[in-house]
Amino acid sequence: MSDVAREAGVGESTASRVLRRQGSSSPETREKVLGAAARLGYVPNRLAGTLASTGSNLIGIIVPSLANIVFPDLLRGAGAVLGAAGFRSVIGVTDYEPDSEEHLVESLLSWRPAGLMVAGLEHTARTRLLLAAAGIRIVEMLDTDGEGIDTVVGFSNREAGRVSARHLIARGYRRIAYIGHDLGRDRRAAKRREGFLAALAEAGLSLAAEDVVRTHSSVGAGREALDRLLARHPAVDAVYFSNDDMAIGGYFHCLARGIAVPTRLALFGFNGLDVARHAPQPLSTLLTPRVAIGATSARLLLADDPPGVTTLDFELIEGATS
Amino acid sequence: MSDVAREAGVGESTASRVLRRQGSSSPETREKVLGAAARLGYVPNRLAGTLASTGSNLIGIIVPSLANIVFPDLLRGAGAVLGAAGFRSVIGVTDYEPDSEEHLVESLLSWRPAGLMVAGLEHTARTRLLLAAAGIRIVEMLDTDGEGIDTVVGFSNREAGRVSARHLIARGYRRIAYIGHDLGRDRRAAKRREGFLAALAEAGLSLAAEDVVRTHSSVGAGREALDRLLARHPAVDAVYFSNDDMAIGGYFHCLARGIAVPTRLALFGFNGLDVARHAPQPLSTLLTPRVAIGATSARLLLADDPPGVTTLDFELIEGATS
DNA sequence: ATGAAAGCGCTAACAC
DNA sequence: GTGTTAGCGCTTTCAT
Repeated sequence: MSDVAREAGVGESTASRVLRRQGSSSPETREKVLGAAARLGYVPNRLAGTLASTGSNLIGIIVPSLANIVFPDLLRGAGAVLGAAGFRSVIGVTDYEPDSEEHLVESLLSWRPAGLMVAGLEHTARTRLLLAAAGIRIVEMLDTDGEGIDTVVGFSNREAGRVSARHLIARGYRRIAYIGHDLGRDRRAAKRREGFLAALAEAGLSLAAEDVVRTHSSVGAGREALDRLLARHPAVDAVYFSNDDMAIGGYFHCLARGIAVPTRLALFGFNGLDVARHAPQPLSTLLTPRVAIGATSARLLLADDPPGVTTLDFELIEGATS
Repeated sequence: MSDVAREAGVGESTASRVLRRQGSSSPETREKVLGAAARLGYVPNRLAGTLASTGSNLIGIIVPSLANIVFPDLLRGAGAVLGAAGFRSVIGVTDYEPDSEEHLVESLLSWRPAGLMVAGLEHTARTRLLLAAAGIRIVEMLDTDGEGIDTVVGFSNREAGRVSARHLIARGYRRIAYIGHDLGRDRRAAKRREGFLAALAEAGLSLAAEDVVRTHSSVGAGREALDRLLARHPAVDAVYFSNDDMAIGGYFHCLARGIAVPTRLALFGFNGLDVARHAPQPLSTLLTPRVAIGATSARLLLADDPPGVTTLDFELIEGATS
C-alpha cells in the first residue's frame, strides 16, 4: 500500500482511507489514489488490515458432512446472507467426529473470525469452553433439544419424531418399523427416533421391527435395509426412515418389487428433499427449512440480539406414501 | 503470546518455537511453555503468524452453486485432502455469475491464500489476470475443453456429450431429444450439448426435439420438461438430459404416466448420482469422478508440479433406461 | 482533508 | 538452546 501512496503522491493513511472509502477525502486525492492502485494492480492484504483493526470479515462454519444435501443447503442459506454483507465463510467438516470438531473450532478461532456457526448442540466439554470464551457470536443450528451456548436456530428433532409417529398412528398403521443409519454419530437422527418411540409408547405401541445400518445414510442403504427388514418381518405395515435419502431407497425397493404403497406398506421420511417431493408418489415426510435456518443463523450472527433460541419449524408433507 | 512467554519465564521467540514445535528446545522449557499456554487459555493468532511468516494455510475454493450435489462432492474431496494437510477452505459461491466470480477472486486473494481452486475454465478477462498474477497455484476443475491458467483437473464435457450420443445411436434410437437447463450460465452443460449434437450430426442425425428450461436444474424441472416435450413431440424415442437431476425427473414422469422405459422411451443422464443408480431401473448415465477431482485438485494444489492438465475421465453406466 | 508515527501479534534472522 | 530485534502491511490516533 505504501507503493500506492507513493505513486499517488499522498501519505499512507490517506491512501488507506480512500481505499476503504472511509473518513473524508477530496475528490482529487481519491482519484489519484484509485488510479495509482489500478495502475499498480494493488490487491489489499486483509491479513494486515484485520490485524491492525479489529474483527475480520471471516465467519467460521462447521458442519458434520457435505455428502447429505442438508448441509450444503444450510451453507447456501448462510452464504447468501453473509456474502451480501461482505463476509466470507471458512468451512470445516467434522465427519460427525466430536474430536474433529474440537480441532476445527481451535483452528478456525485462530483466524479470529467475526463469528462461528456450528451444526448441533453436542460438543466436547473443551469445545464448549473454547466457544464460550471466544468472545464472538456463536450460532448453533438445526437442533433445539438441549442447552445452547449463545444463539440457537433450528427445530426440535424429538418433536419431529413425535409428529411423524402420530401421523402414522392417526392413519391407522399399527405394525410400524424403523429404518435408520449410524445413530451413534448422527445425534439429531437419534433424537428423532427417541421422539418417535415416545409417541408410539403413548399410544400403547412399540416398534414392530427395526433395521439400523452402520454407514451414513444413502439411497442404497435405505433400499437394502427395507429389503432385509421385510424378509424378516413381512407383517410390517409402515416404516419410518431416519431421513428422505433412506426413505427414497425404500420407495425404490417397493417400486422394484411391486409392493403397493401405501396400501401394503406406508413410508415416511424426513427432510422434504426435492427428489422426494417429485417422485411418482410424493413421499410423506417432514419438510425442514434448511436454507432458511442457514440464512436466519447468518442474520442473527451479524445482528447483536441477546442470546436465545429461534425456532423455524418443520412442516408435515402429506405425500402419497402414507 | 508475550503473556505466555512471561508466564513461562522464557523469551517470546522460544515460546513461539515451542508452540509451533519447530526448531529445538529443551524438554523443560517446552513443558513450561505448554503449561503456561494451557493455563492462560492461549489461542494463537494465525493472522499475525501468517503476516509475519509466509503463506497461509487457507485455500480459496470457488464454485458456482451448492444446490447441486456435484459441488459439495467436489468440496468434500478437496476438503478431505486439505484438512489432512492442515489447510482450511474458504468457500465462495458465484451463483454462475462471472462478475460475482471476479469479486470473489479479489476478495479471496486479499486473504493471501496458499492456493485457489475454481470450477470451470470460463472467467472474465480481469479474473484471469488476477489469477495469473496472484503468484500462487491455481487449479481449475471439472472441465478440460479450453485453455487453463495453471493446473487443470477434470474431463472433456464435449466428449461426454459425444459419448452419450454415440451410446444412444448404437442402441438404435433415432428420434432423439434434448432436455436441459439454463445453458447460458452453465457452460459445461452447454459443452455437453454441443458434443452431443456434433456426434448426432456425424451419424447424419439431428435433434428431434428440445426443451430447455430457464431455471437451474432440478428433479421437478426435468419432470415438467419431459411432460411438455412429449406432448409436442410424441414420436421421440430417447431423451438426453443435461444432468441426472433432470433425468430422474424425466424418469419419475414416465413412472407416473406408465410410459415404458426404455422400450417406449429411453432416458440418458449425466453425473451418476447415488439416487439415479439405485432407482428401480438404474439410470443410464455418465458417472463423473467428482470427489476424486476435488481430491486430486487439492493434491496438485499442494504439490508443486509444473502446470498441466490432468484428466479423470467419466465412466459410462449402462443402466436400464436405454 | 491529510500526514507521521505507533502498534496489531506474531516469525525470522541473528547473536549469544 | 534461547533471547533480542526488526519487521510483515495495514489501521488508527493525533497533529496539523
